[in-house]
Amino acid sequence: MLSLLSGALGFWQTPGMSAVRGARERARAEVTAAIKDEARRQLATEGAARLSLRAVARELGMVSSALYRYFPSRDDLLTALIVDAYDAVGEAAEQAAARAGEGTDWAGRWVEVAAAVRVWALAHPHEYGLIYGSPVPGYTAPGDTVPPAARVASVLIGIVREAHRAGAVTPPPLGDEAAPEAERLAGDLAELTGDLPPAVVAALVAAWAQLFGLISFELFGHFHRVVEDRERFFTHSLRALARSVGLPGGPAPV
Amino acid sequence: MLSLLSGALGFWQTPGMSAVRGARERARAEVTAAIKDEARRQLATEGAARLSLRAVARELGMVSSALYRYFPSRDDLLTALIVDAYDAVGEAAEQAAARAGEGTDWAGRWVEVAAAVRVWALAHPHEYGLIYGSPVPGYTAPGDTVPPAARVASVLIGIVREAHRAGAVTPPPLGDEAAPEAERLAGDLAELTGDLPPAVVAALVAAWAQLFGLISFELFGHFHRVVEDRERFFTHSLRALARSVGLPGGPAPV
DNA sequence: CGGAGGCAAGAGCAGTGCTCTCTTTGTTGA
DNA sequence: TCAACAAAGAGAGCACTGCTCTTGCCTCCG
Repeated sequence: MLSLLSGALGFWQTPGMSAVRGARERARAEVTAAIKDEARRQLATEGAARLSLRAVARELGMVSSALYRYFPSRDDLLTALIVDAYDAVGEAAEQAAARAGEGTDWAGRWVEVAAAVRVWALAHPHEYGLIYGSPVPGYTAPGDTVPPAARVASVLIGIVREAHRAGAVTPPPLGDEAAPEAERLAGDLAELTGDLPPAVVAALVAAWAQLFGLISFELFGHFHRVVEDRERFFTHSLRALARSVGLPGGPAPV
Repeated sequence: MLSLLSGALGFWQTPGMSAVRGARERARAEVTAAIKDEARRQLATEGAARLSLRAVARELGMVSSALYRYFPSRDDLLTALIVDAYDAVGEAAEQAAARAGEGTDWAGRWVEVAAAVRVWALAHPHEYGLIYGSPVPGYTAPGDTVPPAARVASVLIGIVREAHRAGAVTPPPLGDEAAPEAERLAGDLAELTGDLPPAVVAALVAAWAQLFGLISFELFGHFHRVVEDRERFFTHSLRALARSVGLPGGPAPV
């Protein structure tokens, strides 16, 4: 079994973890990582519903009951994978934002971040389904999924804030009906959105949901025999979405 | 068992079915309907992953193996439920469209149809998840889910076509990059979209996906502690979506 | 160095989807 | 009308699942 675990050496998912104390804790961390790795592998090939604790244990050369020393239930293992998935997609978004640099083509950067999320989703369909598909059976998202879940949104908001600071954002129209909720939204999310106008915040939240609507439709097969050039369609739709939150940018800049 | 089935009497899900021929066929139709009803009940309370053939059979007072005379596998039963769900949400949309009448407030009618879809989804969360959430395990959507799946889109498109016929649609901007795919889309969907300009068709497809992005986010809990007045937020977002496809309408008409 | 606790192993329970065989029962053609 | 046929239910059984409990080993810490 140790040979199976060797690949997971040094895989600490909680970076803030204290220094290695004993061989025991070290072994525990390695086994935990190995379980998650194998579970992720099965998740990728079989899907969440067919993820089997016994199969994971079997593959790792241990007995199924031993696995319960590390994860109290199958749902807890799934939750760990969910948190990891949120982190992975969040990191993909952050890296894309870093790659996109700091120019004034905010819409372009926005689209690039979204495209990175889409690429990650296409590469990890089952993990994507785990976090943005239907929630698993009896499961209710525990609190620890909230911070990593906000990472993608955070990146997108950051770009709009930058554009706003440069005075380049034109707030979308906001009716009297929707104004109160938009104000509330802007207030509650102030930590993320700063001084963005309520109309922009409301449009951002909608765009955030709509982004994942586009990705989900593509990934879950609803675009089958409808949209063919999906990448181009996605890029186009996201440019429109960027415009909807008030970012400047013609339909197809060079 | 017959007492359990009595409630399903006259429940023919295929209206074009030929006249009742024999007691045997009649019984078969009733049992099939009873199985689907009970399965739907369990789906609503337990979720798709916990839908159990044995439990359905138990509840109906029959032995599990007998159920295989009606549905060759669990997945087939699920598929039947999926088709029914598509039909149900499609009918909800169509009824909303009929209720909305034929005025010139196309954006208002559009929003009302979308709101009906949302209401249906909130009332049938697990059925919604079945069709717009992550696809079930090994399952690939069979061809017979396509026509019912198009009903919602059909209604939304119909409203835009009506507005277009009245000359009230201003096509959204369309970049050179996206133009070819938009042309292709408009060509392939010509049967549904008629003579709508490619830019409108592309925006429509995106709006279609984005609508379900909004509903999914609300239903799957991503708006938890983010959006509070979800109905108002939804209405506002959908009005913006209507504008994005070219329907006329200020942000908040009286 | 010896107790305590982390850990693996194994058996076992209740449940699952699905298959097979056997019997009953409605339908239908000669 | 009655026998042949086929549809349908019953029951046993297989391989699998998540999960619990008990039993020992073995490492770490005082």
